Amino acid sequence: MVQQKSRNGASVTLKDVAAALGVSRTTVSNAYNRPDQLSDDLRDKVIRKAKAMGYMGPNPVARQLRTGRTATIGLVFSDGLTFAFEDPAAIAFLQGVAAVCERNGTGLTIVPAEQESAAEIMVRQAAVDGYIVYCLPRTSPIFSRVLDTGLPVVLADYGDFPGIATVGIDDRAACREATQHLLDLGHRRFGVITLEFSADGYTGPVGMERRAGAAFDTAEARLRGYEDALSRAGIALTSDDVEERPANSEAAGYDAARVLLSHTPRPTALLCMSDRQAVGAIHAADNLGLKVPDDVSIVGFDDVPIAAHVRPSLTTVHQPLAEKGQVAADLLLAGARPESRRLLPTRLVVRETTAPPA
Amino acid sequence: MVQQKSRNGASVTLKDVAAALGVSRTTVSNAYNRPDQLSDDLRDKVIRKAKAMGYMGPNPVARQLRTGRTATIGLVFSDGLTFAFEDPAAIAFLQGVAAVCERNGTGLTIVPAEQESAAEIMVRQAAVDGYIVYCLPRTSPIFSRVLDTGLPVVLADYGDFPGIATVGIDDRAACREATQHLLDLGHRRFGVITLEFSADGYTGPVGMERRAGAAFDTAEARLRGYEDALSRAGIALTSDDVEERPANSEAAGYDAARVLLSHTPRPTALLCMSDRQAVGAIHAADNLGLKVPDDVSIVGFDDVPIAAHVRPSLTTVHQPLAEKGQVAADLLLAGARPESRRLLPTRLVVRETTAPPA
DNA sequence: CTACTGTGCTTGATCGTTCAAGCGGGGTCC
DNA sequence: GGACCCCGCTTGAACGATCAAGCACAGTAG
Repeated sequence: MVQQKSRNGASVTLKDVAAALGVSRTTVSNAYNRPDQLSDDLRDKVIRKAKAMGYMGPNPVARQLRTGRTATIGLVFSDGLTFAFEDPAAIAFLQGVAAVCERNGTGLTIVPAEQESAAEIMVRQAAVDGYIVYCLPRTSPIFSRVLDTGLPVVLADYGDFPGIATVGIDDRAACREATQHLLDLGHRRFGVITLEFSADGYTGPVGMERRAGAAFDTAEARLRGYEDALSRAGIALTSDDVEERPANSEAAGYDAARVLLSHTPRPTALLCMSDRQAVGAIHAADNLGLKVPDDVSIVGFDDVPIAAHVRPSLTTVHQPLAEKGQVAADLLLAGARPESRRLLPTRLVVRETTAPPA
Repeated sequence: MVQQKSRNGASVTLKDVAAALGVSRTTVSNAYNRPDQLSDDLRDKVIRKAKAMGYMGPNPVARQLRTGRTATIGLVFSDGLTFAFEDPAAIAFLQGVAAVCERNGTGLTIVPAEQESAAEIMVRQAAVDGYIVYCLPRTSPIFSRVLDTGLPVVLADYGDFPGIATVGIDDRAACREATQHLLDLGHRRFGVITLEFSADGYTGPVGMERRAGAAFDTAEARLRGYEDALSRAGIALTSDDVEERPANSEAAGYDAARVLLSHTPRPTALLCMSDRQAVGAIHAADNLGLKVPDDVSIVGFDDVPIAAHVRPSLTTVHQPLAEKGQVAADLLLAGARPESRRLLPTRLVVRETTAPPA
């Protein structure tokens, strides 16, 4: 009952228990870790005595030092933990990672990368066996800090990254397919709402110079996918047709949609890089007195739960978010061999927000 | 560039760097941790040499062992990480905890308590300086395991727990206020949708025997709050008036509301223990052809973002979720003195789902 | 010239485990 | 009866850092 651990500095250790019983430390250690190595009687006696003395089992840190394994992985999250946790896509990913960790008896340490200085320190001081990096801009110093640790790393949602294990989806192909769907319906005038290309809070149209130095691979890959399909149909996007918003939120989508839908001639279809933005776009259309999908078709990305719930329900690109987290964790636990790169399947889910133009 | 760490077991240590430079280990250590203790020249030389040798800085585990601090706290999450991460209330809490950790340079290790066996192991092996326990049933073995570690612990959303630091809200008073609001509007027939009393998946009406062994304090406290106000108005709830659902989800609320609203005489007001359940209840009413709030008034709990967004917008009890996480983390970092118990303020937010009965 | 202070670095011990090797004794095999 | 093995336990040495004490040397003071 009485616990001495980290009270007054006089914590009970394995050695104390061993001494009290007149056995060796290894025996006490084995009582916990290798029950088959000693007789049942002795084991019972050890455990009982340990409990009585307030010994709480082998100190994890000491074990970690000796064995060289922490049985814990680190998850480095995009800048803005606050945002990450409101982003259903990020949460689904986290869920997937956590599920694997739990199944595997592995701990999960979260490294929020909101303040870069804090994050750099944390990466230095975190006791983990490897890292999963999610949605961190390539330009972030934390990125190189993580690589510098020399620990196994898995990148999620990065394009190709030579020499590092990655998991992701074929963003470009997925967006090509979504765009083709709209083309097939007969659309010819498009607007695009994008996620951020770089973590600088930029808001506005996206031109070539903006795209050149992209720190987030997904935005660029998806935009290319849209363009692939459009250019095959002989349609070109100008920078004014593409509105970037730094936040993955309904408000951002709402705002961007209002800009795009005020152009003349008005686009008949909006391509959005996230469902939340798409939902915002639906509201914007509504607010402008435009019917979805009759006046304007809208396509999202992710297929988070809200996509099916919103009215009208959202046509979107489904991606296996939780599975992405699972695969990332699995790859890492398997050692994150640099040549491992997994592309997960996506599929277009056609619902109510797309229809032929009026 | 070449990293030796945890490759082929031949990792570069502080000692190696010291030897290569002909200085002592302490000097190398100081180069990283106490730059003012050595001349700038030497420091530069050390750091440069370390880098060249592939030394990545002091090993966190060894430091933790020596210093006795891990600079990491553990967060034990309700059974079902999967559920926890879809629960906006839980996420807001997590956000608050994470924010404090980041500000403080403290790591955050998540211990999902879905599979009890796995969680028990994780608690044993996790290297943390203390625990925050959120929404774990009192009856869970993990609960006692956490207390057994002898580390500082803060409980969130537990009633009074003698000898342990706690943070929470006055659930009972909050629910009293919510109920009084409905009474003031003139309601006399009530239905209640509750969160789980025990983690056994029970679904159905809540009688005395069910309440007696409650493992979750919040459900019982809130139900008492409802009853406080009702009994003062001379109204008694029967067990059929109270529907328990194990999940905090819209589906659960929908389902429970359908049961309650099919009673005769039909209740004119539903009290829900979460906003998500309340939103489900709105849909159920809708589906039964009942107008909210004209035919039935609905009150939620939490005031998560969706409460303001749903149509009609939800009257609910606001509780400071993120702040609860912050306070929990602050208390823990301050040592979790057993006598610390913080009650955060709640307030009733009246929106569109409550009105006088028809 | 002695005494004291401070700077910059080193030494030896220590944190609490686990691991590889070893050892006594009883059993088995031939 | 000797060789061998296995069981149950012990011993000594890591794991990679930090810390308290100490030491050499220089500067300053009286």
